[in-house]
Amino acid sequence: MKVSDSEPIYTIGIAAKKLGISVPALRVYEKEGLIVPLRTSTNRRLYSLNDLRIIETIRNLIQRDGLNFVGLRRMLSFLPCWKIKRCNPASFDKCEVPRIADRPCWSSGKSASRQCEDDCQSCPVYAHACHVDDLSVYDLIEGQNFT
DNA sequence: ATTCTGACA
DNA sequence: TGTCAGCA
Repeated sequence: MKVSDSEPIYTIGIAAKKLGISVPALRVYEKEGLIVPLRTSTNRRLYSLNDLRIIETIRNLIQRDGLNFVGLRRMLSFLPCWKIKRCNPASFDKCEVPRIADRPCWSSGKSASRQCEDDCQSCPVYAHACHVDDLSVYDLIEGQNFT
């Protein structure tokens, strides 16, 4: 993934236009904890190309597959963060996030005992959110498998 | 002109 | 989801 993909450059108006989605809808997706666009110093939202991909995936899951927000949060919480972030087995055993999460880490606040980057935009787990509807995300990382 | 939050048909 | 108010 290129650095520019996570570069926050689109205002909510531009993002809505490019996606063919209403501005209010984009705000709802955020309030429901599905996306985390960057905020400027004046509290304006800025979306990256990757944010747009995630939103497109979310829209498909809602309109095509009929999922609701609860189902989407659950699905997003299933992203294999321990694989994406290459967590060592020891820390993974002690980490409770992957087992009890009912919402993606980027909407769980910073309370969870876990090393996080400064912002979710630069987080590799968030970057993979656009692939939640692609089962290959679950076994492509370093040949590790669930067995 | 554009976006923000909160409230509501 | 959409829209309107009152701001920044």
